[in-house]
Amino acid sequence: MNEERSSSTEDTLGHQFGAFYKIPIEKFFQFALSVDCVILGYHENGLKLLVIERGTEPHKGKKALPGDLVYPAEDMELAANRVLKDLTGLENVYMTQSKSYGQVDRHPIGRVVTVGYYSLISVDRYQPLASSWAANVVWVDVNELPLLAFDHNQIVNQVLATLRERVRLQPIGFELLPKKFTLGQLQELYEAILNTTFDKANFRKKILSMNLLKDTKERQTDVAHRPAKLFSFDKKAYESLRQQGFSFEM
Amino acid sequence: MNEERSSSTEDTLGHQFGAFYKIPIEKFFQFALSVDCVILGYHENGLKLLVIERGTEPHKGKKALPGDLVYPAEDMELAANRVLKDLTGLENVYMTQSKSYGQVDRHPIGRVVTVGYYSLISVDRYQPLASSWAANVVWVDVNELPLLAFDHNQIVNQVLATLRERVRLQPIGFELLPKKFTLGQLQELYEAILNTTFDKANFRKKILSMNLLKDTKERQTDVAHRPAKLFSFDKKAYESLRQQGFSFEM
DNA sequence: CCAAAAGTGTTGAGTCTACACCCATGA
DNA sequence: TCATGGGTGTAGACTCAACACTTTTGG
Repeated sequence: MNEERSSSTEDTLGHQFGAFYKIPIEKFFQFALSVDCVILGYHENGLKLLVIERGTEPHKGKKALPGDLVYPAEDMELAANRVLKDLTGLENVYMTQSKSYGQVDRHPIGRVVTVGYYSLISVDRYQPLASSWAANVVWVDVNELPLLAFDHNQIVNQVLATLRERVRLQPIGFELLPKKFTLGQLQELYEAILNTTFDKANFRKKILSMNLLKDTKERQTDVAHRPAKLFSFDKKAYESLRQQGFSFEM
Repeated sequence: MNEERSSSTEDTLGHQFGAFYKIPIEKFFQFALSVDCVILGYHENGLKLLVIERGTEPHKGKKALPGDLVYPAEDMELAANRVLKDLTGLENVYMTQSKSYGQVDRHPIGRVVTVGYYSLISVDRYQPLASSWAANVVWVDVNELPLLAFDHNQIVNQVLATLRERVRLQPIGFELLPKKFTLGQLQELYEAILNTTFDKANFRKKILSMNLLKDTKERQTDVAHRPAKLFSFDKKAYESLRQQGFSFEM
C-alpha cells in the first residue's frame, strides 16, 4: 500500500511546525509494529498469565508474552487475534488495547513499536495447557511473575493496573469465571484481583442487590459442605440497567 | 540504528508460531509512527481542546490535533513533548499516553500508526492563543467539536472518556485550574467534565473534608458578590494521604 | 458428630441528599 | 436595596462494616 508513495526528498507529509523539512519521507517509514497479548485467566484461586517460552534469539529460552509482528497491510486488532488464535485456538475473543511501547532500544533488530492487548478468559471456555502447543505454553501466577523477555513485565504490570481499576467500575470480572459460578468464587476472584478481603455477608448483599446475577437454580455437587447456588451473569440485565444510568461499583 | 540489521530473507525475528517464515524481515519495517497531542484546557466555563489548522494536504484547511512523525531514533514521549513545545512553547508538561490508532488506510501516504498523548493545562500557565502561532492555533469547545482531520475525533473522544473516568478517581482536575481557585470554579470544572450538576453545599463539604486544599488566605477582588476564598491544591498532603491508602473519589 | 463453607439478620456509625437559610460585595 | 454567587446547618434516607448466627453437605 505504501509502495506507491512519492520518493521525493521534498515530501514532508505537510507538518505545521517545520521539524521535518529537508528530511526525506522514506526515513520515517522504518518502523516495525508488533502486538503482544496479555491473556489472563483465573485458575486455582489465583490470577494467572499465559506465557510462551521463546525458542529463538533474542531472549531465547525466556518466558514472553505471545506476540508477533504486524503485517504491513494488517490491522492491529486482527494481528492480535491472529496471534491469539495461533497460540490457543481461541477465536472471536474480545481483546482490549492497552498501552504502546516504543523505546528506541527495546528490540535489537530495529525499531519495533509494540502495542499491548489484553483479554480475560474463562477456564471453561478454553484451557491452553491442553493444546498442541502445551510444551511451550504455561500459566504463571501474576504474583510470582518471572523475568520476561523484552519489556514484557512492564506491559503486564500496566495491564494489571488497568484491570484493577476497570474491575471496580465495570462488571468484567465475570469473564474470568465459568458461565456458572458461586458467590464464593466471585468473591475469591475479586479478592485475588484487588488483593484484599471482603466480608462475606456484605459482599453478597452488595452483588445481589445489583440484580446482575441470574439464579440458575442449580447447585454445586459433591462438596463436603452445604452446596452453593450457581449463578450466571445476566448480560441483558446489565445492558438495560446501564442505559438507565446504573453504574457498577465495587 | 536498524541500518545494520541482517537482510537475509530467512531472518524472521524468531517467532513461535510460524506465521512469518519465508517473509523477508525488511517487509515488516515499513511503518511510520506519529504522535498526536490532545491538549485540554479549561476556559470560560467549558472544557476546550487545542487544535491547529492544517496548511497542507492531506486534509488541508481542516482542523487537526497537533501531531508529527516520530524520528526513527526518537522516543515517543520525547516526540510528543517536541510537538507540544513547537506549538505552544510549553516545556516539561507531563503528557499521558492514550491509545494507538493503526487502521491500514488511516493515512494516504502509507502505513502510519499514531499514538495519542494527552495533557491537561491550566490557562494561567500558558495561553497558546497568545503565541506566535496564534493564527494557526485555536481552542474549540469539546461539546462543539468540528470534524477533525484523519481519525482525530476518535482520538479526542477516547481521551475524553478516559478523562471522565480518571477525574473521578484521581485529583487531576486541579491541573486545569489556575494555581489559586475558588470552590465555585472547582465545582464548575467538575460539572463541565462530568456533564452533571452537584449540590453546592454537598460538593464543598466533600472536597473540604478530604484535606487536599490549602486555604491561601486570599480572596477574590472586584466581584459583584461576596468574594470567595482562594484555595490551592496541596500536592504534598495528597501524596502522604495516598500512601496511607486514601482514595480520591468524586 | 465434626469440619467446612453457604447463607442470613441486626445494629450502629457514617455518608449522602435535599433544601433552607444567611453573608458580603458592586452596581 | 437588589442581584449575585459565597458559604453553612440540619434532618431523613440511605449505605456500609462488623459480627454473630443458622443451614446443609460429606466424612
